[in-house]
Amino acid sequence: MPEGHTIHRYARLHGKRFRGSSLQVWSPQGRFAHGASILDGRTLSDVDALGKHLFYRFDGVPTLHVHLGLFGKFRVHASDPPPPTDGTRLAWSGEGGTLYLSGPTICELIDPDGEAHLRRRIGPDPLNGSREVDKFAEHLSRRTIPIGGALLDQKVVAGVGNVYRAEVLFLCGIHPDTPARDLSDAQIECLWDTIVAQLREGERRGRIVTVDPADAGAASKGELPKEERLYVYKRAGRPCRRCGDEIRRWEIGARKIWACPTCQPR
DNA sequence: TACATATGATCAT
DNA sequence: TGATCCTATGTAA
Repeated sequence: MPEGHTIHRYARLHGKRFRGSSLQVWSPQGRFAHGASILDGRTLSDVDALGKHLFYRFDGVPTLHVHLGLFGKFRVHASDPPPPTDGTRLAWSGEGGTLYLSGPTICELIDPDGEAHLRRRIGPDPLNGSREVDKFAEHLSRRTIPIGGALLDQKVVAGVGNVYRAEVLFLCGIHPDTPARDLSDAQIECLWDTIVAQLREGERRGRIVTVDPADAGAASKGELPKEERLYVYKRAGRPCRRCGDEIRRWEIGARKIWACPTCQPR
């Protein structure tokens, strides 16, 4: 269940593992049988990510476009792969090992037009290396919806999901119900820079950890225990790690949101 | 065995 | 705003 940091990490790791070798491709589940037959025997030339979308490029055939959605999962086996489960939409094996994909929202071949169209409706990607705070600010200025809702809109910023939206609003001290266009320049800048820093860190570690060690409960030197990695996400009723007030939970855009009423005043 | 839940997104109304 | 589609996992019954 991935946000943008996971997707970019997959692009990096899958590229490293499979780029340059020809792949045997099939669809155990059968739902991607046709696409698999087109990719079968081809050589993976590159993998890249945009927000939560992945693009696997092969020589001489259309690009494989994958979006994991809420349920999608990759499993990679360097050697001795177990047999794929019935739900495995796409499987491939090559020199680097075997990859299984199950439960994606999107697994399709996409032509250049389709990809261009897709890219046009995806907003600035905090992991693409350039500082696009201006684009981010421009999108926000045109929205009356709460910032908590705007951060999940992939046209506003690509790659933020429900965990990061709650956490970055906490880190910037912004109430999630604040109308997007009412944010100050300083708040917008804080959000963008925090999103970039957090997604980068998440990509590096392979997990979401937003808590500063100084705010962590146990004086743990290494990895924080699971319960101590986040400030607000799924912590309703528990004390804020900064001020001790009770974390609140409600809904914005049919998704749950959490916030500290003291650290994130209206 | 059943149910609830999950880091997503689209479409109809 | 609500219904719907994807699948796996943990907990309750």
